[in-house]
Amino acid sequence: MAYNFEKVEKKWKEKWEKENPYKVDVDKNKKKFYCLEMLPYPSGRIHMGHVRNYSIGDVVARYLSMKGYNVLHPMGWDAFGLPAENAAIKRGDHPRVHTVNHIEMMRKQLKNLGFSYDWDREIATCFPEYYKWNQWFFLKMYEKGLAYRSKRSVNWCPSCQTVLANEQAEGGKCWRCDSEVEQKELEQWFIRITDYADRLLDNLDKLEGWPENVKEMQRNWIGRSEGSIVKFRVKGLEKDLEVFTTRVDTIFGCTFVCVAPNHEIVKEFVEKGELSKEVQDFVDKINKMSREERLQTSEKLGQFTGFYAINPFNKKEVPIYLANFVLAEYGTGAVMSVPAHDERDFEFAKKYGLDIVPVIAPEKDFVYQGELEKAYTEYGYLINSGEFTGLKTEEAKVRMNEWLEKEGLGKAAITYKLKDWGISRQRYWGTPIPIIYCDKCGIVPVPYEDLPVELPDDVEFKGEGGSPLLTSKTFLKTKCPKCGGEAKRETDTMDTFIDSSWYYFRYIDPKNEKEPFSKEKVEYWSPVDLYIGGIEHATMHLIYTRFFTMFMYDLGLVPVEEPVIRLLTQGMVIKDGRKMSKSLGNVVDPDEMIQKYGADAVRLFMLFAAPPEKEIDWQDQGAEGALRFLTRVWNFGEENAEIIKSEVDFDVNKMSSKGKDLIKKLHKTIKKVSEDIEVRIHLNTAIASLMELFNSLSSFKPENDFDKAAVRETFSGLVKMLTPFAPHICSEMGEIYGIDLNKWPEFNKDLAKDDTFLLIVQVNGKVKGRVEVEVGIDGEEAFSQALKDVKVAKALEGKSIIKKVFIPNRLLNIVVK
RNA sequence: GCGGAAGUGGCGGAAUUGGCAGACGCGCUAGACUUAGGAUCUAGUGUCUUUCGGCGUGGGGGUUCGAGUCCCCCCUUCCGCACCA
Repeated sequence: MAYNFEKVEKKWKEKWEKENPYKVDVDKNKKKFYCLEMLPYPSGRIHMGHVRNYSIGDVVARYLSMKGYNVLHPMGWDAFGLPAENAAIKRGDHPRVHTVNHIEMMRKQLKNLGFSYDWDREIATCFPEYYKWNQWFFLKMYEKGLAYRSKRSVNWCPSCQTVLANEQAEGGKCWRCDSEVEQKELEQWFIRITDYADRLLDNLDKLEGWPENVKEMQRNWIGRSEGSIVKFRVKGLEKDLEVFTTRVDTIFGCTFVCVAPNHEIVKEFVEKGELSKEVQDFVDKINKMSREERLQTSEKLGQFTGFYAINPFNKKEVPIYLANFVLAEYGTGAVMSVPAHDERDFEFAKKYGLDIVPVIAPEKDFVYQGELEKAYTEYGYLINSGEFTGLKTEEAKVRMNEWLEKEGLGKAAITYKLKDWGISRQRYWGTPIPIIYCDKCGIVPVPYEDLPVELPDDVEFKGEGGSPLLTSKTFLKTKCPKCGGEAKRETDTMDTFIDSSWYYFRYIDPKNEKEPFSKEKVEYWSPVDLYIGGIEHATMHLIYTRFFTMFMYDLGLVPVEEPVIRLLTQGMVIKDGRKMSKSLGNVVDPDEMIQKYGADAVRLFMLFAAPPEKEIDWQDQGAEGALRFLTRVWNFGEENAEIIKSEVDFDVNKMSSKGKDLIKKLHKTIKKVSEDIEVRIHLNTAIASLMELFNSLSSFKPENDFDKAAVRETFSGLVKMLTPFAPHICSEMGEIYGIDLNKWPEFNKDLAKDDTFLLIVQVNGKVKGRVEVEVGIDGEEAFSQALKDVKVAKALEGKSIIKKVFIPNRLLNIVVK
């Protein structure tokens, strides 16, 4: 009977649905392995990227459980987020109903692919049983002083009277009404992740199982920079302007100071200055540009403020400029400009006719002649620098920092690009921040015993007038937990990155009502041994999640500081050389592929086409090829059923030499496939070796009765090894031929051993012949064997041998003249 | 500009430690079976050359008995960061 993938896959899908055979529990007698894949957002449909991500994880999980590990392999839903709320605004569905429907559809799709999840552990972050613990962690952070309120500007639509997410404000226009988006300052909640910046950075060196590019991206993101903060007195304002610099050694060459147009002090320049109008116009001009526009403008734009600052080192008065290239959010938002030794300052000075004073020289007695043609940015020796003249850059920095500290005019300082994590979202579909505002008591955290603060249902989704939570009669008004008086709830909800920062700990104990997870279970299962997901999460998610784990570690909740031992970032699935997108019309639908080729073939090709880290250009023909391979294995079983089921003793010594070779190939393949899955996670080469093994098997003809055992063993080994890749067809064959798929075939070193090998014979480094010789022969013997090869003999004719290079069990190179 | 990764047949890719370049698959060619083939099976498939034999892993140089692999220079592509003081 021809292989009918539809029927076979349906049968096993139903069986697994009924039995949940991948259910696991703590078992201290077994070695654990935690295999985790990034949880999907319930968009309603899975895409090929999910198929790839989860197929990789499934192979590793199934392989290791066959190897006897206790494998935790869970799945869940990153279920909060903006799209559900947008749908509510557009179509009036409640986000919960919308999300739950989507989850239903996608769960079905995942089950169609036959992934070995323990579905009893499924979580969805949008249910109070889960987000209660987000609130719990928030309160813990608040207690530790890690959560605080501060102002930050948000995108604001003046017509809808509401806050917009960046993706709702693309191109500076409101997504609903097309109005011009404004920036507005709002009080919001922040998490002091910068307290952990050094730890997040330093630990990266310990993450040996993480790809270098991800670690490098995180280093850039954290952006640690060592330097100095220097106070410049502002004349006429009776206050200090702090600048951050990494080159304090150049400070004697500072000829002006630049501040960001949105720096706090600018207000005072406008109020008290003579150039108010010019300054205000410049600020307006810069503010009109979006952040992207600002960053793309490479032209230096500046405006003199009319004010002067005093350089604390040489007491020189230098003009203060507003400059478009100075960012308020980095360092102190103000810089000392040394045009002689900084390219940007040089360009700026040239444009606005400011002084250029060199203070660093490449050599000790170097004298600058004439005008500088470009900035000298290298380290060197200080010149024209008062008491510091003659010092080298490195030493000058140290001494000048000491001087600053002594004089109270500054200090050595470290800045980061990493900013505190703003978690407030003015949205409904997220975790309510558990805070109450009382007129008498101020900010009061919701007591732990009152958690969860649940999302109310009596809300309206209008898309205007602020968060839908403001429209709820039951939510907003409450009693102050401290004084019992009238109070209001916080209506901001949390960034969804909070949800995904600790979810893998919740999988460990998903139904716990008393605590986020039990300590005992976490001690057994954590950390995550393998985490698989897209590179797009290299910074945000993977930094937040590392931070959360450190925080939980500090609270004594988890035994590890770092959550993930090994990280695998899989490549994208593209089509026709381009990213799949609706507008290009090149989207490949997983369901359609499964219908055409079956889940097993889709999975197999997905893993075969390229190593996991690389991109895959999806080809239907490739899936067809995978199905062809599976069908050939199936047909081989049917054609050789009698041999496969025969009970001949397994005795290699009685097999024909070809039979022995087949067994040898089997054991070499076991070793190769095991290593490819476990060590390298190069599943494409694992599959290639399985295909090779099958090619050997299908061309083998038993020469005696004992050879039948070779066929039987090889076939059952092949089916076992293929199971993690194509579980449906293998389960069916396992049942038909009585193959135990719960066990990975055991590698036998003796059976894999060669007694002869193919000696490569080179003459002057070029391959001239190949001779089959016994393993372990020495160089002289190899040489005499090599001479038997006609081509080799010919190549040596009339030449004198200079030397012979012999690599045991591999190669002989004869060097001649 | 800075940092990272990569460049191998018509295509996806393999070569894990410096030792047979092109495993495995797709595609293609020929043949078999067939009423038929976009099914299946068999054989072939880097390139030049009639053969012998050359040449060949982006280009150029080097180290070595031997280089896809190591070193230097250059080119190209992709990714990340990017006026970060």
